[in-house]
Amino acid sequence: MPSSHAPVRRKVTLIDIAAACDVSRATVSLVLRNSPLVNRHTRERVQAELQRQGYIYNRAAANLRRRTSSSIALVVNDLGNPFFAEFAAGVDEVVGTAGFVTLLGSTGESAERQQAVLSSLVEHGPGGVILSPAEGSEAGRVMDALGPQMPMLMFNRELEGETPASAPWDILMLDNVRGAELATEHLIAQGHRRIAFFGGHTRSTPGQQRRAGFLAAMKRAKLKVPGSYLVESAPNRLDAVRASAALLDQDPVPTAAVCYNDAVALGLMLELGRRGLRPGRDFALTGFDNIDEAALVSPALTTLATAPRERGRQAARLLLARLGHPQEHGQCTTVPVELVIRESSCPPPAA
Amino acid sequence: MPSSHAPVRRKVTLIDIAAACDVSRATVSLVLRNSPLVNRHTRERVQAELQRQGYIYNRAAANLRRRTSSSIALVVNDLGNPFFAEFAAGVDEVVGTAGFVTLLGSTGESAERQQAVLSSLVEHGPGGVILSPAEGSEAGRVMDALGPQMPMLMFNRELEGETPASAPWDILMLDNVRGAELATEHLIAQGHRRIAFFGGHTRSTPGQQRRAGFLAAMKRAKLKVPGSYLVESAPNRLDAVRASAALLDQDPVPTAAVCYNDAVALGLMLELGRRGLRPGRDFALTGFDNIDEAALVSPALTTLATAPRERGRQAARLLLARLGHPQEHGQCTTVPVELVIRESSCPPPAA
DNA sequence: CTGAAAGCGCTTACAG
DNA sequence: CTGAAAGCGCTTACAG
Repeated sequence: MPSSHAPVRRKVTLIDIAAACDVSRATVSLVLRNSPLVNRHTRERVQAELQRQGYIYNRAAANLRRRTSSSIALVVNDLGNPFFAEFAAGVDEVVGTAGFVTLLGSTGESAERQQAVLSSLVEHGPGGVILSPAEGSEAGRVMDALGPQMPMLMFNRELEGETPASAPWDILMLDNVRGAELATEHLIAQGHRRIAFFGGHTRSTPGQQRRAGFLAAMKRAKLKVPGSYLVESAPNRLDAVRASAALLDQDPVPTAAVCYNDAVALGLMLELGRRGLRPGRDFALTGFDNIDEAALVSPALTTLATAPRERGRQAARLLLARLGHPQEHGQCTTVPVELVIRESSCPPPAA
Repeated sequence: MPSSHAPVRRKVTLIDIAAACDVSRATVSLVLRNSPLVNRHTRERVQAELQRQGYIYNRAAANLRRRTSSSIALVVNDLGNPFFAEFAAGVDEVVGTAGFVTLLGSTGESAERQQAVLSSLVEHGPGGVILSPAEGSEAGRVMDALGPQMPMLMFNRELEGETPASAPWDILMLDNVRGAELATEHLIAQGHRRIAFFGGHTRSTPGQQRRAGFLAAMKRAKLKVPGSYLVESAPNRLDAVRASAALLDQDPVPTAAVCYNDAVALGLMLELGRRGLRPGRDFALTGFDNIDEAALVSPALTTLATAPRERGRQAARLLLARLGHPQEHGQCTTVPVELVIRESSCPPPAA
């Protein structure tokens, strides 16, 4: 709903330029878009005047008249999370290069807030929306906020509830299943038998998929996974430290863990250190994301590279490609992730 | 182009609602803004129809007519840098709460790209601009891009060149001088005498200020600082690792370093470890920023808390406060930073 | 309380 | 090549 916003002082418009050059607004408009219809002399006079008066193009007015858009809405959970910050940087890079502007919104991982953010952003007329859904966000509510026509791309997570067949959206997902399989297979190849899956929430899409990949690889290797070897945590370092006890206070204790992500793995490494266990020597672990720190921490962390900035670029490219073709929605892209082997995934102490 | 099977529905406008309710557009417009002029019965009919047809308010059209803006442009160097990502998160939080939307742009620390980004953003009619200037960006060029009327807030760094008296902007700066003084005084109090300043570029505003604070504190304590104790690096961890040699391959080697920021301090810690020196035991150091990692690394890093997310909120509040008062620009806010003492700033080995 | 009309700054057929 | 005119979706005096 409208609210009162800041007044703007009178700006230079086409009318001012047209009057000063003694031509019509139409001619100035054509000059602005470098139309070949305007003769050289007129064009130069107009351009000089545009410069002189400090004319600033009003893209909103042009968009209104042409019924076009020059913005893309980007809604992420939290820019404080480097994964999303990098993703946003990638999106903005491509969006900007394409001559669009990025409308930013963040949800703080709250479906309620996401609803408000989407409702606000859509009023600004974005050409499309890139959404990294908050946990628990439902397809129906998102559609309510954005309307049935809006080109959309979901990143990283699926919406809950039924997908309306009338208006599917594009999806860009990491291959979480395969990634967790790769990490698990690597630890098995190193000789581990008692391997746990540590961290993340079961209810999130990536959490489910990474667990599924882990369990699939374990099953193929005919290795048992006790229920107590599946330990949940919030997907951040602090909560991982807290949750580490549930992982390590077991008998028999696992010799290795596939961690939900790097943040969680780093938290586990901290707790191992506190207990006098050296990660990469007394305990093997892998992460997911390949954040900068993974290469720099000691021991360096074996992890799965997801290249979030490149994913952002890719998301923007996919959405921009859709802008002219609303009927073609529904494409799902799964991006392979790459195992980066470093020191943390050592063989088991006994081996 | 829409296929004949899936005719694209035209967007619902005030006209559609007015026609369906058999009232004028004006009445619908009044309902949208909860004007008390509309009688209850009419209002309810209109609201039901808005809901039924899935009406989406076109804020761009309203802004055009009212000559208002409902967006704020935010231009940062790089969202991949957690400091700026947190700052952006804080800005967006307040901007969104105020009913505005954030237009995002990033410069990659290039004054050229910044110019292009500003020129593009300004065409979308933001009510104001929050700019964390790229290194080397000049006041004149920024004014060229944004025009003389645009409310602006500079964060973290000053523009180069002469500030036009006609259109000053607000400034929000960290108290870098005092911060570096605090860190230096703390190391001196711990007993250090050979203290270096490590990392960052001399040409950046924060770099100059932090060095100045360091030198001032050293001077007050009557401690000498050889030129070789001032070591430059890019403000990131990787380049700090590279530059560490220049710091540590000296005779006499410093016993402590005030580092430009946390990233640089962490890089130095890595290199110390490689050389068999334990930071926080064999060598003391302090950071700047208090990134999450500072508390979690071992030994925990003494640093200066800048609270970038809160700075983002503050920047947004300052700019929003200015929107109605363009004549009052020119305010400069310097934010105190807080020394957080942790294990890394040990006394010197000899002491 | 409600409607008719003008206008925000632009673009785009359409004439000439 | 250039101009007059209509219109994008909204708001806002002004009348009634």
